[in-house]
Amino acid sequence: MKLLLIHADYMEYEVKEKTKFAEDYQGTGDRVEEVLVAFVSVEKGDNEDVAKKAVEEIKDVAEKVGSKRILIYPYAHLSPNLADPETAIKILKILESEIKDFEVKRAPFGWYKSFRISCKGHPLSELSREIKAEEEVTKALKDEKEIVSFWFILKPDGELVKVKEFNFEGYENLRKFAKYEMEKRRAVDTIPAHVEFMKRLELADYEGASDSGHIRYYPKGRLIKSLLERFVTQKCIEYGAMEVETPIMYDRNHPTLRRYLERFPARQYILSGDKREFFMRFAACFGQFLMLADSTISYRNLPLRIYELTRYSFRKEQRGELVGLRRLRAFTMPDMHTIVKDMEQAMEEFLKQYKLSVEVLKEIGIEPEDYEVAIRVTKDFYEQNKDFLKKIAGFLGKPILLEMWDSRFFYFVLKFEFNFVDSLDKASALSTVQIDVENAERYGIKYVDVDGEKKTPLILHCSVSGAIERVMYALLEKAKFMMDRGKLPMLPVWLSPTQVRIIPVSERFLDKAKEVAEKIEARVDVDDRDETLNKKIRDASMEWIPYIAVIGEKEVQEGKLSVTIRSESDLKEQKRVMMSIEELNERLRRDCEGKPFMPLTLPKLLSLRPSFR
RNA sequence: GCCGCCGUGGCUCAGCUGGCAGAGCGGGUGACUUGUAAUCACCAGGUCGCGGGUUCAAAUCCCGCCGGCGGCUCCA
Repeated sequence: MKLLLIHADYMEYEVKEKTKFAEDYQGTGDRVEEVLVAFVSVEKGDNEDVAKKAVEEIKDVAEKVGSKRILIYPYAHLSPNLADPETAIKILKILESEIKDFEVKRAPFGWYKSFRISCKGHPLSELSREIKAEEEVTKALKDEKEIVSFWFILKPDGELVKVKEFNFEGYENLRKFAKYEMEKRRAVDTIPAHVEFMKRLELADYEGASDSGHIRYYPKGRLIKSLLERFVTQKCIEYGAMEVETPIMYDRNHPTLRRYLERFPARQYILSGDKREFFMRFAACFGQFLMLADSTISYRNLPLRIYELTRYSFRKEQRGELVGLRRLRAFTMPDMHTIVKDMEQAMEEFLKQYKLSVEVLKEIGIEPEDYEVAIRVTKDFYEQNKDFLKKIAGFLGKPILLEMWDSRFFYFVLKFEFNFVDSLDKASALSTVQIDVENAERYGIKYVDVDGEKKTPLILHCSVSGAIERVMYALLEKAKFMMDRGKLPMLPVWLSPTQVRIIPVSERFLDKAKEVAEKIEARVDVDDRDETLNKKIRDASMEWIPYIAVIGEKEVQEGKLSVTIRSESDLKEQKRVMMSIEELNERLRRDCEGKPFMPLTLPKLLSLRPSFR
C-alpha cells in the first residue's frame, strides 16, 4: 500500500463519472476543513495486516500534526501494481472503520473525481508511506512451531525406548544426530570442509551475482553432478518409474496448489507473470500430481511410479541457513511419486523404497555407517503398525531415531530420512520416503478399482538419494573424515573427474604418454606442462586423482606403467605398482562397474586448461 | 529474517594505535629436461566488497548496503 498524507486547510472534491469498478455512491462530492488527507493506493498482496498497519500510520501522523479530521481518498496513481478493485474497496473500508477517535470521511472508490487542496506547508504537512505485507508464511510453517514431538530410539529388534533412557555407547553419530534434532547447539567457528574442497578442487563456487544459495559448477563439478544425476535416474527407472518432466513454476492462486502450499513448511520464490503470480516449485509434486489427476488409472496399473529429476527445485530458505552445498535455494532432486491403492500396498512400497535408498547411497559411496536413520510417525500409525516398523528397524540392524506426533500436522503419516552427520556435527537429510494420505484427494487423483468404482489412492513421495548437491556435500565431507583418519581424501573412482593422470618423466616421453593415454579406458589426461616431475606428482595428488601413472625410460623398456594408487597410499607412504595398461584398465573396470561413464570435457593436455579460480 | 564475526591482486593471506598498497602461490617470458608431494630468474597484475561520512590525509575510524561464516529455526 502506498500512502500520501497531506495536512490541508481544506480539501474539496467533486464526484464526476463512474468507472467500471465504481462502488455505490450517491452524492456529488464533499468539502472538509482542517483535515489530514490520506491518498491511498491499495496494492497487490495487501491484506488486513497491511490495513491495520496503515491505520496506525495514519493515526500517528494525524496526532503529530494535530488534526481531528481524516479523509481517506482512493488514489490509484501512487502505484503501478494495484490490487483488484474488490480487495481495494475492502481494505479502504477497513481503514475507514478502524481509525477510531477521529472524524473519518472517505471519498468513493472507482469514480472520476476532481479535487482542490490547500496544503499547509509546515514540515510535517506532506508525508508518504509505503506499507508492505509481512512475507507470507504458510500455515505449515506456523503449525510447525506448535508441534509437540515425542522422541524415541527404535532398536533393531523393534523395541521402542525413550531417548533419555537409551545407552548411546557405540552409537556416537546417532547421539550427535539425536542431539541435533532435539536440542540447541553451540557455536563452531570453521568453514565446513566441503566448502573448502568444492572451491579448491574447482568443482563449484558461490555465484554472487545470483541470489544466495545458487551455485556455479565448473566443468569438474558439473561432470560429477551429471554422473550422479544419471546414476540416480537410472536406478529409479530400473525400479520401475516412468520419467517425466513438468514445469518449474505454477499459478500461486490455483486453489488446489494453494492449499498444498499451505501444507508444506517451506518458503517460496514468487514471480510475477503478465497477469498472474507464480511460485517456483519446491519439488516435483505439483507437476506430477496435476499430471496424475488428468490420467486414467486402473487398479491394474498400481503401484504406479513417475519420476523426475528436478533441476531445479526452489526453496527460499532463510539466509542464515545457507551453507555451501549443504543447503541451497535452488537444488536438484530425484523426485519419484508412487500411487498405491491402500495402506497395505503403501507399506510394501515404503519398505522396498527404503531398501532401494540404502542400495543407491551405498553404490554412490555413502555407507549405512555414514548416516543415521530417522522415522517420523503419527501415534496412531505407530500403534497400528508396530510390526511393520520393527521390520524397517531390522533391515539395517542399527538403532533409529523415532519422532512421534500426537496428531497429524503434515500431509503424511509416516516418513523416513537418512541423515548425514558432517565434520561439524551437523545433520542433513539425504534419502527420504513419505506416505501421503492427503494429496490424492486434494488433487483429485483417482484410480478405477475392480468393482468399476473410482477410488482415491495413497501416494508415496520418494527422493531416493536426496538432493544431488547434498550427495556431493556428503561425499566431500566423507573425504574430510578420511583425512582425519590419516588416509588420503578422495572421491569414488567413478566420480573422480580425472581417473588416470599420465605424467611423462621429461619432454622426451610426452609422445609416449599421449600414446598410452589413448589406450586407457577411462577419463585420462596428460601432464604435458614444462614442470618438474615432483611438481606434477604433487599437483595430481592435490587433485585427488585415483591413479597417477608415470612414464619414462624404465616404463618404456618394460612396456608397463608405474602407477601410484591413491586409495592404498597415505601421506607418509605411497603405494606404487608396475602395471600393464591392460591391468590398469581391468582395475578401472572393477572400480566403475555398473556406474555411468562420461568423458572429461576438459582438454586432455593440462597445458591447454584454464584455471577457473 | 534476527544476533555475532569476517570481506586487501585470479587464489591464500600480511598491512588496520590514520601517512607512498605488500608477500607466497597462480599467470606471462627465459633458463633448466627433470624418476614420485612445490627448480631458478625476471615481468605483468589492486576502484583494499559497494555507497556515503569524519579528516590536510582512510585499506585502516563512523554509518548504510551487499556477500561469506557461525548461532537461532527448519529441511532435500
